Amino acid sequence: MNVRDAAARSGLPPKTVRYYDDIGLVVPDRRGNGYRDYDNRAVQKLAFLKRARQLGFSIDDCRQLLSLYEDKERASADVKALAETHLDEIDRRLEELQHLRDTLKHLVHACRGDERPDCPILADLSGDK
Amino acid sequence: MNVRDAAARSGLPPKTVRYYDDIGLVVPDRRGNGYRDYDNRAVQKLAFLKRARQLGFSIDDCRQLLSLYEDKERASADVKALAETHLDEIDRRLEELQHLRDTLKHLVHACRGDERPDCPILADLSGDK
DNA sequence: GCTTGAGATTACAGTAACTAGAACCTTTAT
DNA sequence: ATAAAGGTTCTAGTTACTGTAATCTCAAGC
Repeated sequence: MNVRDAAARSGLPPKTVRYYDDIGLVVPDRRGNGYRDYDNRAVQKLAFLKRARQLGFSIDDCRQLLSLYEDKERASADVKALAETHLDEIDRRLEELQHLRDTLKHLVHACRGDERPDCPILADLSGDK
Repeated sequence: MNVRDAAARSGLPPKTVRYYDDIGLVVPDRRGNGYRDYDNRAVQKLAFLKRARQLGFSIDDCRQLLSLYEDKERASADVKALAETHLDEIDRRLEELQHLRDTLKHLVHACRGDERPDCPILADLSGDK
């Protein structure tokens, strides 16, 4: 099937599907006219990638996951290790983001937001203690 | 003062300070030999940028904040609006990230992680319901 | 006065993961 | 026959820097 259909079925934009071909993630067959030709297996892989990317795995992670996915002999321990590393990373980002939000929320609440130029947000940003 | 000192005092890497000059965020004077020459005002602005970037404001946001910061007549309402928009954005990202973490955590727990190839993480990623 | 090393300059390339656009080719429908 | 739709490749743009290289300037030691 053509790239547009493969894209539609996998839920990815066609541009992205071509990109995944370019970087060697999912390389389809080519027809006589040079058109990409995706089979169901390839579409499955694309859908797999979509889910993995949504879960925040990097393209490099995806490359590993994909080879584990393809490898019938893979140990689930390998996959679990990859996911756990990723989970730690997410927890770290989550904490940072929460801290950031608290700080900003505090500042927004402290700011009157009227016409006068006095503004605790700018005061804080300027390093004023 | 030279770029290295300005960088040290603002807490930014010298590369970043030069970059902020390139994109016109903080443009220092130049000496006869072409060296950048930062005064205290410029260092203040750099420190301001460091804080704002840490709080997750984009460079474009920073450009606005900087002009509000410079503008003695600015209304604190403008700043507050910018910060509030940003806060909403952070809340959105926070929710996404939490959802993502829950999903992944669930998967990691469901995965035995032994030598057998059965792996719920891959099963989930493949769209298997 | 000369050399050496530190620190300054610029410009180019690379990062992550695409997205947009242009120029051109193939297929399908009228 | 032709026009629209959809395919191809290539280049450049995005964000916010970072790394590297070639070159230049400055201060210190011999």
